[in-house]
Amino acid sequence: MVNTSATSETEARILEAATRIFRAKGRDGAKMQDIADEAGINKALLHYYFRSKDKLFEQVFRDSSAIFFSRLNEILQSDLELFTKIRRLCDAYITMTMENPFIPIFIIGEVNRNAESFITNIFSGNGIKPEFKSLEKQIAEEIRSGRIRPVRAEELLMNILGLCIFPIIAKPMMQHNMSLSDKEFNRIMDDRKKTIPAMIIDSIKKKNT
Amino acid sequence: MVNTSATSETEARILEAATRIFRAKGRDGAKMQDIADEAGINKALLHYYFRSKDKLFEQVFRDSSAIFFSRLNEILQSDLELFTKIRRLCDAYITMTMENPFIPIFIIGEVNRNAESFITNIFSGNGIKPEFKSLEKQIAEEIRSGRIRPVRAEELLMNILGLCIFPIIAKPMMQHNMSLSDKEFNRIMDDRKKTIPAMIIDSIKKKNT
DNA sequence: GTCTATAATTTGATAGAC
DNA sequence: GTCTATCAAATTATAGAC
Repeated sequence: MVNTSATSETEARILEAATRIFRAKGRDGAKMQDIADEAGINKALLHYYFRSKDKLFEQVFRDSSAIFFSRLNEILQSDLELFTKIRRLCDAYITMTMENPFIPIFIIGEVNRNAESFITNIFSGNGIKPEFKSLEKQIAEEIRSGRIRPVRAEELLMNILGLCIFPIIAKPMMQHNMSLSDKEFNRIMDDRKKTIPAMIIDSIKKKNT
Repeated sequence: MVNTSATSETEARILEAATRIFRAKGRDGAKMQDIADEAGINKALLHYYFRSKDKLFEQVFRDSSAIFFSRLNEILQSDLELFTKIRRLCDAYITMTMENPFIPIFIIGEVNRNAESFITNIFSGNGIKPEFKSLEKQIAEEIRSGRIRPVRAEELLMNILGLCIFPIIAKPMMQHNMSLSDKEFNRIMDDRKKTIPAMIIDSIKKKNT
């Protein structure tokens, strides 16, 4: 489930437990004892495998980021036709975030808490940074061909991410404010897999013939 | 700046300091000593004015939420024409979030960490809950008059909030991934005060004559 | 490798002088 | 009201047996 390049079975168990606890409680809220309990071992072993809480956290954070961005990169770098790519991105992001809402919440919170070091040390790692040069190029071609109106790749991605991810990470507020049951919320998000790409595509498509 | 109904000058200083520290580091990351230092006093005084860290946090959280939602309510409940209301909401949210990005980050993080109790105890308080019944009614009328296509008020609000707020709370990632300077990022967000409402209005306006 | 026991540190909270 | 000094509890980290 969770990405682990762990060698031993115990190490993998620890990483999975730590991931769940850190995602749920954040870096400071998570206690080593919680993680040990979740993994079914004792605290001493945590320190045996990972030197400190900081090291363990860094590993979990790096893995979580990698999962989240690698799927995005896969689609971004594919040679799908632009509109299809947009539909795939929306579907993938809604599905991924619904299944694991803590990942973006966690990343946003921690990155904002420690912007300089995290961004530099962790995101600059291997392949985590979304490569969206190919999307820029693709968009430039579609603009030249006259199929879509001039639009920045940055804006397009901001729109996709905001529309797909935000309602899910703000779900408790959304549900409370709008009096939505879990079932209703899920249905709305499922609808959005279609309505969001439709809205985005419509906003960039050339209207006149 | 920060909302305080504090009676004494010191109490106000503490609340402002606590707000800054809690917003920056979260509930668990913030230490009472940090807050005391920020306020230029000592820990004992914190306990003299507020019984415990929990009480202090609750006060700060409640105030932060109130600031953020009261402005939304103001616009939501106004009798502005629908499209104008949408433009105002987008402008207000981008401006507010740019000035104080920690508020939504903070709210999202803490609410998700403690959904049941916070939602119930704090949001159910006084006037914090966005009253969007009036928006629902307004939309229903516009649909009946045939000016816009059938659309759910929930979706409209999700779109506005996601498009306006998400890029800002994910700013460090956005800037890193898209290689944007502060100046470029600010210019893009300023543009979005116009492009977002245009996109949203276009998506709900009846196309045929 | 895994455990128990314990050290070392951090931190929320209080006592008591001024 | 504000401070210094200190306690008590929680929590990270390590020592050492098996």
